[in-house]
Amino acid sequence: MGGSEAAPDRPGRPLVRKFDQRLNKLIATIYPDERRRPGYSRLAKEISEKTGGTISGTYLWELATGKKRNVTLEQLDVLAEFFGVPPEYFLNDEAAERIDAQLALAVALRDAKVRNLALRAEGLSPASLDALITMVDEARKVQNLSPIDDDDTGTKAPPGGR
Amino acid sequence: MGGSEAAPDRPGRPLVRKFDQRLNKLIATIYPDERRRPGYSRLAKEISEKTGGTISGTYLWELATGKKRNVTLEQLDVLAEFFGVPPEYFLNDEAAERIDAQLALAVALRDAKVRNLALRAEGLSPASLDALITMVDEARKVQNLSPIDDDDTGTKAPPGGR
DNA sequence: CCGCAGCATCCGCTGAAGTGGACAGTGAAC
DNA sequence: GTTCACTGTCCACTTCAGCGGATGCTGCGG
Repeated sequence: MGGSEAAPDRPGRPLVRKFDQRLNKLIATIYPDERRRPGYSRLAKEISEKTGGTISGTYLWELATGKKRNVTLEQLDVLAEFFGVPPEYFLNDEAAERIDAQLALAVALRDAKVRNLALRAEGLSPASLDALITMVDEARKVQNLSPIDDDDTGTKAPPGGR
Repeated sequence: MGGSEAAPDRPGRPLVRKFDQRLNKLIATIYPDERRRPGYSRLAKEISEKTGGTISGTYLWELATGKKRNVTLEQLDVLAEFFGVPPEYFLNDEAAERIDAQLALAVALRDAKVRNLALRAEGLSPASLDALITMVDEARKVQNLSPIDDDDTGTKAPPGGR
């Protein structure tokens, strides 16, 4: 694979220049596990279901790969709402970095709480654990996370702080 | 003729809802004198010349009157650059209010004599400044200028303002 | 082995973003 | 009065944001 990407011609205003990077970063932040990351079509469907707006898998791909960049405000709003960031994330560099930090922190906190939850769950009766598992699954649905099939394979989340 | 069009037609995402108001406010801020304000065509030409981007007078009118609202990022950038505001101005309410205050000050300071006055006023005692403010208000009355409600920085401006 | 399911990628189309030019109205200079 | 420069408003047109659907590929269960 001759890795050298063709010099990406980056015409247009500076605002639009980094759109693909931002979008990919958001996707990677929400789905840290690359194997379980849904494809663009599925992702588009989840976005539509959660936000009530419409977006197509094809268009998501075009945005993520940089083939299209000049989004309209309506789509920007849909994307921002789904990923849980203010729309300025896509516009301003400083805002993007700051929000990135918040996102990373939120993910880290989530992990810590998950560990905490696991510690506290130890010793509960199987019936109680089953009830909790059901509740967690419902919560995952609400937060548009991929459902966990059976038992966790033990793949730990990479602590690589990036 | 009797058809009173109050323009209650406001569909779409919340992001896009107030675009016309924001744009009109910006124009009114940059050109405070209504009589000397250039038309949309001329304004469009100035925008194109200053920012290097392209925008048409017709489109400006459509945006200002609310006939079109779903702008693309490229146009958003052009408008923001011309009016001297960050693009978030069109997206976020708080940012808009905050920037409005700065903008009014900047426009006031565009007048060299006003700037001079402000420089000289620095360091005066609050009592002296109050006296000067009263005098300026009286002068405004004499010259039939719209009165300034109150000038406090930091707190948000009263909503529903026009 | 074969289907099936999901993936990235592309192609062609619809509709809306965005433009150019025409029209009528207004106030100032003549 | 007429003319001019300018305006707001509209409409026909071009361009591209955005979408549906077809393609070939890979992995998985039968």
